[in-house]
Amino acid sequence: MPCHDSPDLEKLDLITVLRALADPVRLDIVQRLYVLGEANCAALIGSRPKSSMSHHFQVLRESGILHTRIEGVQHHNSLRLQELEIRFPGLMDSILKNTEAAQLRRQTSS
Amino acid sequence: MPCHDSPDLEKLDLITVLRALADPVRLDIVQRLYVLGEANCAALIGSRPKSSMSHHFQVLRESGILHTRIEGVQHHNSLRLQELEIRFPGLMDSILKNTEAAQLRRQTSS
DNA sequence: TCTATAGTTCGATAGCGATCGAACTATAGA
DNA sequence: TCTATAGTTCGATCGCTATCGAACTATAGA
Repeated sequence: MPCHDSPDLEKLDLITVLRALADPVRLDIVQRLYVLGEANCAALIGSRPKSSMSHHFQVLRESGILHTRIEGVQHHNSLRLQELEIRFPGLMDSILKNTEAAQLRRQTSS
Repeated sequence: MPCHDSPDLEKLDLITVLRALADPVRLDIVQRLYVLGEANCAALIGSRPKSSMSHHFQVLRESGILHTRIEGVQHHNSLRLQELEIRFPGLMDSILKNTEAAQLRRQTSS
């Protein structure tokens, strides 16, 4: 059963999580996932090569930020929001709220 | 007037802030500053060379996380908590709470 | 069985950033 | 004016990581 398993809750490390989030591509993935709920890689790839995206998904997965559910050929990714909330209360909230705000700001400005 | 000026509130960038926090040395500095309120560099340098610490303070300063008030020879550093709270509501809270929790965990375990 | 699709793995490259010693700057105090 | 102190700047090194093409794996469907 090839199901990329995410690390346990207690093993999640703040530095690792912050480092995973501190990348524009990954923060974008996280924000889109928040909006979409669940999505396969293809839906999240813009114009970037698959190998790059696969790398970013791996970083997000190993840091514990997202979970990948494999169904046939497709990999369905979703944020581990409930677990992250337990381990790092308020963290994802503050970051997702900000990316929302940033998006709104982008849409309305100029 | 040699007063390292911190960037304006609106200029603070989430990625930049996250990247600044995603380093063990800097996260430690931030956590200590939170406890101490204000401190000069010397008080925050462990056994590391001054030049390394100066680099980390610069990163924290330029990302907008801390402010440096110069008084004679000493540089007094403090977190820009109120401003960060306005710009990224809840972010520092969640991170500082976690580092506190981590500290407690470290102190009480084994 | 053949093909298309979804995603991973591999290997190479390139750039950024952490680290540190050494030289430098600037202020306080003797 | 001389010295000690506090911190910055410079330059080099080194490791990590983002990026990408190419090859690979595995599943679904014809």
